Amino acid sequence: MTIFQPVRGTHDYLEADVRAYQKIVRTALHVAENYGYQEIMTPLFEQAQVFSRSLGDMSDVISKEMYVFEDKGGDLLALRPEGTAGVARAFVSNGLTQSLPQKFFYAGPMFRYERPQKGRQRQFHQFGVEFMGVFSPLADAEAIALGAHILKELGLDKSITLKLNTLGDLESRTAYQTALINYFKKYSSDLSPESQIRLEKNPLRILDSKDPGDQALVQNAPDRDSFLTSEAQDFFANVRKALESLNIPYEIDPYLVRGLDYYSHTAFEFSSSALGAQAAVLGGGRYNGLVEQLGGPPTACVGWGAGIERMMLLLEKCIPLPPHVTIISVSQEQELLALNLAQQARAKGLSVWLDFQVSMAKHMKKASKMKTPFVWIIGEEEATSGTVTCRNMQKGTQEVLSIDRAMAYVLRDHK
RNA sequence: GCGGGUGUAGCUCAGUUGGUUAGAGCGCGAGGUUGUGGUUCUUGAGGUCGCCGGUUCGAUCCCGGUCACUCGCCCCA
Repeated sequence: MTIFQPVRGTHDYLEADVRAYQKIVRTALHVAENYGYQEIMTPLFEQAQVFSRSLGDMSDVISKEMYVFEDKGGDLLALRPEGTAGVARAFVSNGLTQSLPQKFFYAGPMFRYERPQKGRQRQFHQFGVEFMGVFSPLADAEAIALGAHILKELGLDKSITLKLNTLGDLESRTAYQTALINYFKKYSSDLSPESQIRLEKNPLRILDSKDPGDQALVQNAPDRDSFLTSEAQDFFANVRKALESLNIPYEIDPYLVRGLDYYSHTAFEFSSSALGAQAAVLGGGRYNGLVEQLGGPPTACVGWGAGIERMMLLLEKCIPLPPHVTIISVSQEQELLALNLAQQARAKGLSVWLDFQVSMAKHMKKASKMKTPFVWIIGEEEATSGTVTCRNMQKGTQEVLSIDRAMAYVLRDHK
């Protein structure tokens, strides 16, 4: 028989992985709810156009990395490569544009056909938020504060820094882009091959090139600030002021650029030095044009997405909670009794481990390995007298107790 | 999509300058007198040395390809 391997870039998540995953998503949802966000679930696949129209045909995510397929009805569909486009589509489809503002939280798998690496998979998981319908620098600041809050709640804030930039409004951005093209065209033969392509596709991207030759040219490139309209400058200044009043530390990175077309104004990224090349953990910005691209009214939005696997790499191992009590029956005759007793205890809110193995020593071994604090042993004598032998595993002591007293004994220890 | 590294037991890794039965630690199973774990002792199971092909009398080891992981580029969370 052939033994199948998982598809390249996909992984099975075993117990410790799932615990870490759930801890991250639950924490994120809990904090987001405190900020008024509601969870939304959108399909894992959409019309391919939902993504190509919103992210831009030229972006690598669309042109190279998207899983696109034709379904049996002949529709061109795509597995979602990110979360924002689907949420924005749902926002329009469901007529929510009539009741603004809206705050959405989402979490789930995303798919990108990329070469796998540490912190990069073909099926990976993100959670994110979208704050739709408000054009205020305070909304940007609140969204960033939410991201920082979640990272802090997970204990990840020490290894992570926040980088901030503005792309300006559309007017600023186009003017700046033109200036960059004019500047870099003069040196196009000195640019790295990648950046020569960027000059055509996305000139802003040359700014964060890692090539030393490119970086030297970037030093003397036109300055972003002089192309910002006064509105864009004010907006950014107010984002910064709000962050400062919230005591959220950040550093300005004029070369921080977002790859997806829908961004304008604020761009930000929380990144960790502990992750190698895939340093970005949580990133996003403002995207005032996207909803319109998807057929809705012009709607101001800000949001971000976060890579769950990258957080899992930073999170220390999550230890499972042991059950409160393990019940062991001495022989098969007491097993049914043990099952009923377990149900009684569970009804009182205790977690109970029960397995149906043959040897008692094996049961004990399992109990001590799980670090169960208490074991109840039921043999013939206990069964007839309605008692259990209650063993305290840490102390190594045990006594025969009535079922009620044994229950109370364990409950007292846990409350 | 491009370049470098790695691939031996469930896990972490030794090893063979190409030669007969491939090792350790952890983990797992059994036992140390029939109702008691965490320590210890004894013992057992488990590997087509990633896969396919080539060179060779002979390959886990050399060569080629392939797959996976990993590091960097690209891109991005």
